[in-house]
Amino acid sequence: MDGIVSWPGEESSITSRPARRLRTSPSVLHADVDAFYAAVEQRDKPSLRGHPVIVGGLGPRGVVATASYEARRYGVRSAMSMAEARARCPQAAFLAPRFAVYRAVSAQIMDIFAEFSALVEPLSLDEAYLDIATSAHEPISTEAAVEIARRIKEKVRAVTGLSISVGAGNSKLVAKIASDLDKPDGLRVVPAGAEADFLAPLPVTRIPGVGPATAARLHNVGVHTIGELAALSEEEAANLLGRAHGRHLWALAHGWDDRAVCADRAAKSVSVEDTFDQDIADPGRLRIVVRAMAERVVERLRAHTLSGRTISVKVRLTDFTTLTRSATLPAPTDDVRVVRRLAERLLTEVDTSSGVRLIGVGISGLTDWVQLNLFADDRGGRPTGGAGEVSTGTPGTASPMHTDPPASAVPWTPGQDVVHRRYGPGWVQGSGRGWVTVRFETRDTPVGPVRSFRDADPELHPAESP
DNA sequence: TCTGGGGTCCTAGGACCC
DNA sequence: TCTGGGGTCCTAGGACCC
Repeated sequence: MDGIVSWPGEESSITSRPARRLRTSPSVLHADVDAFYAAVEQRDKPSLRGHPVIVGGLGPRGVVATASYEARRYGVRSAMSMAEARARCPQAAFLAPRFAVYRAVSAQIMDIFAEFSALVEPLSLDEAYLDIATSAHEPISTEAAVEIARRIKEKVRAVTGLSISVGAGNSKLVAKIASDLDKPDGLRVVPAGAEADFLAPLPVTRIPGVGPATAARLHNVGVHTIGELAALSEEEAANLLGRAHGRHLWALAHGWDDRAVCADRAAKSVSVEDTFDQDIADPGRLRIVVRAMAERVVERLRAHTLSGRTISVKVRLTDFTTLTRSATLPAPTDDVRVVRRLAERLLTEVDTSSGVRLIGVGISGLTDWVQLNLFADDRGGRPTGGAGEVSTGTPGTASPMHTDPPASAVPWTPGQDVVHRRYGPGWVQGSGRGWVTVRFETRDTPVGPVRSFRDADPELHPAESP
């Protein structure tokens, strides 16, 4: 494993922070594709190579997603309105994003990253952290990190035709900043021990998490560089920027960053939103839109076999003020009807008479299973309300999702503990003639929904520890 | 030249419970 | 009759990232 030392400044810290460990070698890599969407378009259409390319929304309210480096020379930037981009660089090719293609290329790139590290944390379609300490038994030398970075760049170029920038350091922060620093086609490894000197002269805005608001507060007190932020006391940083944020940024400014590279981070929310070409004030139309968006978000939720407890509606008014209304159900749901009805109700709680430019519907409080009819009565029969309101009970009325013919019979024993990917833990109430009836809830809980399945349903299996 | 869509994390106040 | 404090959950909003 990587060599490790304890958190510097631990003793002088105002608060009693838990002992932390910092790496002593540049074993964290950050890699991202240069101008990803635009580069894919130039790759696929040779006539675009060497010319400014701008990918983004082409509607009246579109913004730039990615500008090629040729377009950046004209001052075109991500998140800029398309109108401004057109004004700055009228000769550019303006293209709508092709997300299906980008996703496919992204999968190729992530596969390549996986060849170099067992621990890859994707941050977006074109960006990831790699932990290269996991397979090494000794600290990674600067030369070894450079060599790995060089091979990754080579392989990505050979397979996808795209150029990436890679940074390496002893932490996520250093790796990320290093990869940014000599883009495009960059390769920058910060040697062990050189982190503080590397960070100190850079502008604070290089730290991910320092945006316009934070930068303005820091500039107000004369802090412009990372070194100057580090020179504040922890208390000053906390007072200026908020307790958690201030302390976090202050620690980062010292290079004290022990965040682990973490694959498989579970999603916390799912949402969809739409900006209209023209504002809508008609309540009837808004109601139809919010219902359609509820359907879209539930589709996405179900595609990931998730369900959620909190439904949110987001409304952006003509003057750009943004309001949210949310409500939390007693139990997670993935039922369109429930989400649609709630979203509609939440929409009525905001005054939309002045006109709306954007509506969104989101679901959070996610679980990977759904609890049906929380208020089902003791017979496991008719639900009396709540999140699910799904008919349950007798064989033959099982969910349409589970109508596949049984491939093989499984000897279910009444009383057996089982789990279901969607419905969670339960136990077998009875079985026979190709069907098994399950009550979802542990046995100590008196009330729980009952469902029946074909007994070969692959989503239903014995609990891991009976 | 008016400002996308998908997320994450934090804060602050109030409700509620012990 | 009046009083307290801590923990947790919920809601709304804001900053930030790609």
